[in-house]
Amino acid sequence: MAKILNTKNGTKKDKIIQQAALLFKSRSYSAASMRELAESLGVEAPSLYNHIGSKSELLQAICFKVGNKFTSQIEIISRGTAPALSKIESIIRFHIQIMLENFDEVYVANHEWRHLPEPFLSDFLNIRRNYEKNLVDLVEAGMGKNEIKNINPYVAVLTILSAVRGLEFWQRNKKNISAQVLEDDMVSHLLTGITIGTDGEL
Amino acid sequence: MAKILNTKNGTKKDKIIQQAALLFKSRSYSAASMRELAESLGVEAPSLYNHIGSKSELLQAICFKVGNKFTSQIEIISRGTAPALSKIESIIRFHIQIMLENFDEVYVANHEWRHLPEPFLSDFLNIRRNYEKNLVDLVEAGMGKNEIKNINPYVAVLTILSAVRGLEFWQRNKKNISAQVLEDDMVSHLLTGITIGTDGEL
DNA sequence: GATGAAAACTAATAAGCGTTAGTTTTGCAA
DNA sequence: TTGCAAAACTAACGCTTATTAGTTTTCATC
Repeated sequence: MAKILNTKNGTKKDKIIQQAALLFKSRSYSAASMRELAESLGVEAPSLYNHIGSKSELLQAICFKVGNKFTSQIEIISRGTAPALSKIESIIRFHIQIMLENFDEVYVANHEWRHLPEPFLSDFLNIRRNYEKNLVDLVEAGMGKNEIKNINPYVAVLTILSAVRGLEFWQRNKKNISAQVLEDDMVSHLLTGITIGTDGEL
Repeated sequence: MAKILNTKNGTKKDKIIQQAALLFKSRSYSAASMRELAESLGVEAPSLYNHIGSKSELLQAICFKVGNKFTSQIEIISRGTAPALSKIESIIRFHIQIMLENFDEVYVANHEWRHLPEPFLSDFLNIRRNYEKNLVDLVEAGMGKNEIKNINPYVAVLTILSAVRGLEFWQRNKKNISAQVLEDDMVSHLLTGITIGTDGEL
C-alpha cells in the first residue's frame, strides 16, 4: 500500500536509518519495536526487511556513522599547525555543532552502543578509545608548551567530552539560549573556568 | 530452594533493588528481564513477587532514592553562609563522591528514568528541574558578588552537571587515576579552566 | 499493454516477556 | 512437635517480539 519515500539524496535504507535514530532516541533501542518503526514510516513491519537485514544492523549503521565522523575530524585538526589550545577549542566547537546538527544519531551512538553485538561492540569501543587517546595527546602537547595547566590529561579530556555530551539536555531549553551563546560560553567555561581574578589558581 | 539472603542492614526488598540497579546498569532497563534478575539472586522469577510489586517499582525506588539524596544535599549546602563559589565547589565534590559510592543507582537514575510510568516520570522531572534551578540560583548569586564570570548561568550549570555525570566513564580507568586526583583536577578544571596565564579571558 | 523486478502485503513462527495462580517448602514461635 | 506465615516452587497465561515464507501489488521499461 504505502511506499517508503525516496528523499532527494538518500536511499530508502537511509530514510529508515534516520527514522530509527529518532525512535531509538525517544524510546531506547530495546524498548523500540520494528512495528513502531514501520508505523512511523507508514508501512508494515515485514516490509522493512526488503531494505535492511535486521534491527541490529540499524544500530550499527548509526553508531559507526557517528564514530567515523568524529574520528575523521579529529585527524584533520590534529594534523594542523595551530597551538594545542586552539586545536582543543576547535574540537569542542566541532562537538557542539555536530551535536546540534545530527542530534538523534549522536544521542543514539552515545547511549545505545552497548546493544551492539560482537564484533561490532569491540570495533566501536576501539574507535572511541582511539579518539580519546588523540585528545589526550593534544592536551599533553599543550602542557609541554605551557599553554595548558598541569592537571591530569585524562581528567581534562573526560571533563570536556562529558560536558559537550551534556548538550543533550540543552534541547529542553532551546528557546531560552541561542546556539551561539551556548557554544561560546561552554568553550569559555571549559578553557578558562568560571572564577574571576585568580589567574587559574584556586 | 535457595532463599534470598538478609544482609545485615536491609530487607530482602533492598537486596533486590540493589541487584536490579546492577542489572539495569549493565543491560538497560528494557533489555533486563525479571528472570535474569532472579537468577542473579539465586531464585526463580515469580519468587521476586513475594517482595516487590512490579519491575517498574524497582526503577522507581532507584530513581527516587537518588533524586532525594541530591535534593536534600543541595538544600543543606544552599542554606550555608559560605561564598557561592565555595558552595558550588562543595556540590561538585558531593556529586563526584556520590557517583563513586553509589555508582549503579546513580547510573540507572541518570539513564533509565525515561522508562518511569506516569505520574512518577513527571515527579522525577520536577525533582530534577528543581535541583537545577537551585544550582542556577547559586551561580547567579556568585555573579552578583563578582565571584563568578559573567556567562550564561544555565550553560555553566549544564557544563558542570554534565561533567560530573561523565564520571561514569571513569570506571574503565580506575586503576590509572586515583579518586582524589580525579576530584581535585575536575573541580579545578570546572572552576578555573585549563588555560595558563590569561586571567579568565580568552 | 506486457514483463519483471522491487517492494509492499498477510499470515505465521518460535521465543521471550511480566505476571498470576496454586502448591510446596522453609523456618521461627508456641 | 505442632502450627502458621513467609517465601520458595512449578505451571501457565496472554502478549509482544524480531523475523520468515509466501503472495500480491506497484511501477518503470519495453
